[in-house]
Amino acid sequence: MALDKIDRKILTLLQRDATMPVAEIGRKVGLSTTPCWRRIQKMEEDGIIQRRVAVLDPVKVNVGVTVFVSVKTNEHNDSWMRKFSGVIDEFPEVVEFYRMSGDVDYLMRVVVPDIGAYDTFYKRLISKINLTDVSSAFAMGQIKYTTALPLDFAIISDDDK
Amino acid sequence: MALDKIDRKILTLLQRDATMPVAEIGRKVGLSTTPCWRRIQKMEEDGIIQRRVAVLDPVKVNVGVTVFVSVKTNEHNDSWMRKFSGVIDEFPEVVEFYRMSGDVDYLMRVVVPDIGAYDTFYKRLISKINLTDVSSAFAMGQIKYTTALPLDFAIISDDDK
DNA sequence: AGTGAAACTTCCGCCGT
DNA sequence: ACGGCGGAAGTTTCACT
Repeated sequence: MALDKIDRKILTLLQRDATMPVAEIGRKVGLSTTPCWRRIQKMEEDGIIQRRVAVLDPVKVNVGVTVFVSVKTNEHNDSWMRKFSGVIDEFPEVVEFYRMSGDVDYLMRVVVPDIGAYDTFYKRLISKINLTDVSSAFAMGQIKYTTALPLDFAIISDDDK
Repeated sequence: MALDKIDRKILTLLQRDATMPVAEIGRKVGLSTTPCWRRIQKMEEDGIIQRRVAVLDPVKVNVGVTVFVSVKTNEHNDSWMRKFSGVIDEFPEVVEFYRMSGDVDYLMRVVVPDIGAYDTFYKRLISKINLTDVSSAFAMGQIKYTTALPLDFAIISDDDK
């Protein structure tokens, strides 16, 4: 699963624009079409490339407001977590969900059109599962958002300087 | 910029899998290739579809740890924000960055391999810009992450039931 | 592992409804 | 706006170095 310099270049390009033809990617990384195609294929099989998706403009689809919701709970067992997780899966407004260390137990990012819609979401959420301590923090604006992960930390194959 | 039922179906499919051929999308939404292709084209021109990207597995590219970094500041002017924003842009580890309301002024999501790498990031960050009050919260696990935005709130065209 | 080209699939503009 | 057709372009396999 080690990636060499060329693999990382390919991934950098695909993280920016997944519509780029394999031939052009090959040209940019100094490879002809076939080996470049095989590398991409392999990274898909290995699950390094999970999927290719369309990224939409949040404002234009009317979910310009992000709310971070922190949850504290007394239920620290695995089955409760799974139940919670199942409930969250039913809410497409929740786009990210993390189990945290520290004083907050769970953190989620919720996208909605406005404060009113958030209130509706909140009521629907607490009706589905009992949550003791919930606090919401509203984002006034998204300054940076990228799906591109940094590749500087990826395991580098030995024979690659 | 109003979207009808078919447009929303198309977007749902493309948010899941952007490699799906236009002919197949058309079939699924009850349209032939050409009009379906034209709708997608239009939504790209309108900027509703921003881009198509490859989504990578964070663990497999060695950035399995997410840290949420909260920043409070005394500098509440626009030029300072722009400077901060410029600094953040230089850090690929910061994948999301929000201006917040409430007691925290800024919130960012940072992805790194481990705590040690976060410490390195943190030192590099504070060396670039003076930050008074910074606090970090570590995620123990990502339970849900999707790039797909909910389309239930999108503006619906009048002649669409 | 790399190249080149052939076979197949998909895209995308043109024209008609 | 929707649909069909056809050339252009991209993808994927194959034979060879």
